[in-house]
Amino acid sequence: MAHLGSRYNPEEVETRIKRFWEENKIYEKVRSRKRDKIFFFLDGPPYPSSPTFHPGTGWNKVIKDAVLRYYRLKGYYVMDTPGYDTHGLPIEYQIEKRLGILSKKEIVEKIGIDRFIHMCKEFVLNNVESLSRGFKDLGVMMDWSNPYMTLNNSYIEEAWRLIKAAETKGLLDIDIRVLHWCPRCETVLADYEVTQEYVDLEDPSIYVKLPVRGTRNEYIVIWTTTPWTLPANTFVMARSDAIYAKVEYMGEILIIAESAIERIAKEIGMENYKVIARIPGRELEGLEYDHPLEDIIPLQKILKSYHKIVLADEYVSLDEGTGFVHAAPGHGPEDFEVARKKGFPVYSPLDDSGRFTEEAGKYRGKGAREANQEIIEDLRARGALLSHSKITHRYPVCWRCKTPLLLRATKQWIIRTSKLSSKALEEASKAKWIPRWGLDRIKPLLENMQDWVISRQRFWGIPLPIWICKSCGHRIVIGDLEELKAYGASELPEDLHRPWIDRVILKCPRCGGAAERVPDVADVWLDSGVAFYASLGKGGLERFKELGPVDFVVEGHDQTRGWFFSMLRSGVIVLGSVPYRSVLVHGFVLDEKGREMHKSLGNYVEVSQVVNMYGRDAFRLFVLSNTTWEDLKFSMKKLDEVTRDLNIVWNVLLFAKSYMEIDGYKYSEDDLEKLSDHLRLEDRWILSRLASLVDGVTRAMDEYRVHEAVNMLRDFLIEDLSRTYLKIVRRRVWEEKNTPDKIAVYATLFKVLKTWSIMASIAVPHISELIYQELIRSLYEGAMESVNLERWPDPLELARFRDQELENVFEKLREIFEALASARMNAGIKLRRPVELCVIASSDKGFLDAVAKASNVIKEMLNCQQTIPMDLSEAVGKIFVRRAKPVLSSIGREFKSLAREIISYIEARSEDIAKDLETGVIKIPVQGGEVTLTRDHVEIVEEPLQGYSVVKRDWGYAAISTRVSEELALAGLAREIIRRIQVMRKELGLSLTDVISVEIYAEEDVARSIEKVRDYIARETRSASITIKRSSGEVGGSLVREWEIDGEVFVIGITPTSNTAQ
RNA sequence: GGGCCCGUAGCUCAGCCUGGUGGAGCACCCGGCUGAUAACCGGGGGGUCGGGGGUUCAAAUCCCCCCGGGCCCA
Repeated sequence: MAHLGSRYNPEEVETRIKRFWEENKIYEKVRSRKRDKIFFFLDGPPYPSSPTFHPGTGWNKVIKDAVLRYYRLKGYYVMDTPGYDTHGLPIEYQIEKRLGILSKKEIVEKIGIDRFIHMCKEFVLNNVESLSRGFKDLGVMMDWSNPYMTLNNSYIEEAWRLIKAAETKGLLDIDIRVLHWCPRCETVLADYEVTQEYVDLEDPSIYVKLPVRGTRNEYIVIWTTTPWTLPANTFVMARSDAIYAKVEYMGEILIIAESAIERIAKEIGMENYKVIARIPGRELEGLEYDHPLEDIIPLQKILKSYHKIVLADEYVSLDEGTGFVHAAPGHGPEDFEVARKKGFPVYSPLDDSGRFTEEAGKYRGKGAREANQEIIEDLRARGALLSHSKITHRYPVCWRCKTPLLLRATKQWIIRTSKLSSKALEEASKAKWIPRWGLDRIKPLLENMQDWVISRQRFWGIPLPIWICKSCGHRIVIGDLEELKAYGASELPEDLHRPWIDRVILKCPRCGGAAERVPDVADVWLDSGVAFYASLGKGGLERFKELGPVDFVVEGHDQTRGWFFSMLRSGVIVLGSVPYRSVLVHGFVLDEKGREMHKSLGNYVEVSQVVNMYGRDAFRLFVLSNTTWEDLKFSMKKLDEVTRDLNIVWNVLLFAKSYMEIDGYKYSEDDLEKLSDHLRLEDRWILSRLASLVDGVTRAMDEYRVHEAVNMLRDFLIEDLSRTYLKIVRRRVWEEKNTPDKIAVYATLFKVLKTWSIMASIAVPHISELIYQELIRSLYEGAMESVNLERWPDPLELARFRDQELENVFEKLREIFEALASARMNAGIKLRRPVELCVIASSDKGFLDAVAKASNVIKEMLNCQQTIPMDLSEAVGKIFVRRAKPVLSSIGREFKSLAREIISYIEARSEDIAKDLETGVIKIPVQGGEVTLTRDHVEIVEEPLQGYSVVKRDWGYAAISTRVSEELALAGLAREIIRRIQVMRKELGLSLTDVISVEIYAEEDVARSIEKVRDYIARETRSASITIKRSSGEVGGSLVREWEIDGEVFVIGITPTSNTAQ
């Protein structure tokens, strides 16, 4: 591999690593390994309606990738076939737009179904290819060359088996259903397709008078916003438990619910009315009326005998309308249900394009909504219109073409899943839902599981495998191609889509007649719903029975009632059981303000843009860090932070690699064993932390708490390894000789990075592979070819490093460092200046113990010569004194004229008083008498003794000595100079091993000091010689610079003398 | 209208399951470090833990109600 650059450049690293994976066929090698355990993962297939994917889909795939990588490393054969959900209206619509087509008829007549299907397919396949490329680019390791697609013949065939299974179990049926219908797409839409799209629409709001049969001027009043449903009016619904009133108004008698009178009067401006009678709802049952438009609507002649009031309490609200509901069974699900119960007929005088049929008489050929105005006028002309106004309300529109929908009764194919409700509920509870509320969310849907309307009147979908005999009406449901042949299909089409499959004529086994396929295609939820077995190819159901259930699925929380539900439903139909074991849900990617990301809102961020700016690992780490099941707010700032962290990873690698390579270090498995006597406290600590990390990450991943695992990995590297461990050991590796002490650091660091890079490869595979290649593989013969071929670290194997007590010591140590650094800061002594003593005074044994154990580390980190742990009781008088400070207000108030004397007494004996007051009260002599002082009268203050800087913490005190001996001053000076020379070496671009010669000028007395530390400076800066010059002008070198240290001027010149790179 | 989720520092979020002195990063101010270095570290200020009630010796955490946002469904 090429050498590392000097800076973390994600693009460079990632493309290089990708090339490495490609060229060395790493994925193929991963797959071809012998494995005896299988991890059955199922990809929730995205919808390829665009060549690029939403960041949320990126997140989705990255979570999957992390889990799959984990199981591969754990030694499983991982089923990693990606999938695509390729059928359906949105794709048809895209093609229609492209072709400039406005209706279904045009597809059949102008384009031809075959050409249309070819175009859908081509469109999908292009997008699939582009999407796969994008996913792969993110480092998502799946079998991209071989995705499962719902458009494949084998997939279609497997999907047929579900319908066959429904038929076999007696669940398949054809029935009239009142469903939302798109008059433009000319197809039925399922409920869930409707709930997504509501818009504010303006509609008429009319009150209509229905003359009570056999009366001259009595009317039932109904209210509606859909005048177009009036031609199919069949009956009127009322509430048995409501009171209705006869209201006299303008010489007519109107019947409406009593409680609605005022509201309606106000709304339509009805004044001077009189209630002349009250009638309980139940007494209205059977009251007949005449349809005001019966003269112009032929259908009404048929319906005349049904025009009466029907009691239907559950469907009549008293909060809106009149307390009567006009019922058109062909245009309302509730109306339909009541009509069914009563045995009333169901009529929808609308054709597929939403136009009135012959049955609607004068409205024939008019679009339903377009006829509204004319209907209103006709009502008015007949004196049946009580009031007419406009209303703006939420109205459902087609989710792809935005055409307002109509409710229409049609015959549809259904699977009677309502019968499977309790089974589905029971089965859902058997899966593991992460988080648990996933189950709570799907439950209500299962408790009331509706029949499944599986037919759609479209083209681009799985054709329903149902053939009907033209002569005897016998129904043949086909489960696979063999069966198709068995029923006499002479020739099988190459492609099972429409229109080719439509041409297959079967022979009726009952009468020998010709059977034709029903023209419908399947609801797309059938496609993805059978993915658990259909994704396995031909014979998938049998294979699934061996392999299943699916171990793991993960999708966005919208899929709880989407894919998770549809798979469960299909599972229960086909197998009688839930098809998956563990279900993880993830959130949505929102924009920075928390709104949904949409191209139309202009807040959309392309993943490729993120990749260009920050890189793939950064994107991955960013999304994976977010709590998986919560929504993620996209944030450039967060990406900056993530990138900073990756930069630290890169720095750690650079550090380790540079030093280990300089020293020619090679790792072998038993290094840590052999060096165990040389492992220092910090080495043992980081190894213990590593063991804890492996344990924690493994547990988290086993429970699919991916973000926890990822954040643990991140914290470990940043906090423990980089900020703590490397900081402590830095000086140990500066040692030139290959001492066991230094090798111990290498062995430790190597072990840590090897283990970490393997684990981190599930989240940030590129930089992990970089570490693996650049460090692990280049310095260790036992390394694998790629980190992807490694094994997940075994928590048990690392358990020997676990030392909880030591980890506790380091926890304390962090606080100690912080406190001592603070003491330094207060005294204004910078870290470069050594101090003589670091004192920790505490009554907490843990702290004293930490100081005792980590004395060397503290000395190193805090640059002090000696550390002293001290029991708190000893500290008074050693590092600080406690003094009693008189509280003037309380003393003054209580002792008045004696105050002055008391105050001077306290001040004179402040230390003694502070001590004495610890245990109670004291009496002091004053003006021949005695007064009693308590804690109220004094404030106890701690004063550092001369020569100390002390800080207080809740566990005790930290102090540093501030006396500067000549020796300390010299050591400080040396480090100041060393620092400057190092900066200059760097400026000249010298390598670590280059040797230089140095010339220095300083004031005479300072110069004398430098002489004393000359050797030390030379050693630390790889200087062959250090010459002191008498004037600044004499200083020469490749680089000469003037410096100021503590107000003194220095001139330093350095010259490289040789290159002694080892 | 119902189910579920979320609400913690100016911003983004941990902590909540399993109650025990409220945390991190960013931003701001101050300081430090330096052969991992176009980096990095530390300190400081900054909080009615959405509001209210309850359980408890003790509530960000458990329970109830309300408010705001989201998802799904009516």
